Amino acid sequence: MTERLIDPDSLKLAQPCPIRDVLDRVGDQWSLLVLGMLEPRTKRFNELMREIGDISKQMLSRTLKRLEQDGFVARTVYPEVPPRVEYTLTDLGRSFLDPLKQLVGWADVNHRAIVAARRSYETSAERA
Amino acid sequence: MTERLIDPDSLKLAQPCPIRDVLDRVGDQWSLLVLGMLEPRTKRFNELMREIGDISKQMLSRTLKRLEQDGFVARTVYPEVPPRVEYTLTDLGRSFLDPLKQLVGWADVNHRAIVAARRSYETSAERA
DNA sequence: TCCATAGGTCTATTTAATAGACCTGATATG
DNA sequence: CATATCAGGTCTATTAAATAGACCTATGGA
Repeated sequence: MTERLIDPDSLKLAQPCPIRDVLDRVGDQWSLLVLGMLEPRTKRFNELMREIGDISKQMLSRTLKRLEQDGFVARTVYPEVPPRVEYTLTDLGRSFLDPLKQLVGWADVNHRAIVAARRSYETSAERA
Repeated sequence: MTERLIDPDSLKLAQPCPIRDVLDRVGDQWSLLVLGMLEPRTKRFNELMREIGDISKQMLSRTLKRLEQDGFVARTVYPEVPPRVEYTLTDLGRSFLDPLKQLVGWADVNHRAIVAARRSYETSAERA
């Protein structure tokens, strides 16, 4: 345990790979899903909750906040009671749909192959 | 809390959206990164560890195992001592690189805009 | 009077990720 | 001969994150 003047990790964190930075954000449990949900039109908080079905309030709230921070989504509050809040894709968010669609298209085409691979792995694992 | 014959959630879990199924797998902290690392050539475990730098052994092990299960990656063990294990992209894994590259390209182009959005959000948050 | 509403936040519990010790067994070193 | 080293992991203990669900707000309606 020797002391050192500069911790190498601090450098890494100070200048992270831009691609990792972006992928870490959108590549979480829910972001891609929410962005997909917002494609057809502006939606409200509870509407997203219902459509996704198995996300917790807190996670939806956090996910939307991050997407807003990163400029993917715009949040509009109407000062009514009960409150009304609408979420819309920004131009940046909309431009992201293009690569996202490629990904979804790939997933759609290759899902069967993946399921097959899982089964094959399971059966071949009966070597234990 | 009434009893019911069928839990609706069980149906949801039994027949998940194929796209969510796939995206949940690749859309975790490390999978995309590992797939990217394997693009140029076959690599060994510790080689991946070193290149990624901030992944734990256990997570790399788990990530590789899932990628193998899902058919993205092939694992070859050479029965030597000390052991040698190589990881290679399968055809399926390689085909996934195409949409992944789109995503990486987008991230590369739009990273600046995202960083700018974060800063703008921070300053505008001085309304508290 | 008191309940319902939309969009959250707060807290307690469950789950996942990290760090790091430990294991293997053939070869190299002292 | 005893010991240290190598790669590729697994196991355990600690720390961080996700979930579930109570709670809050202020207004309009029963």
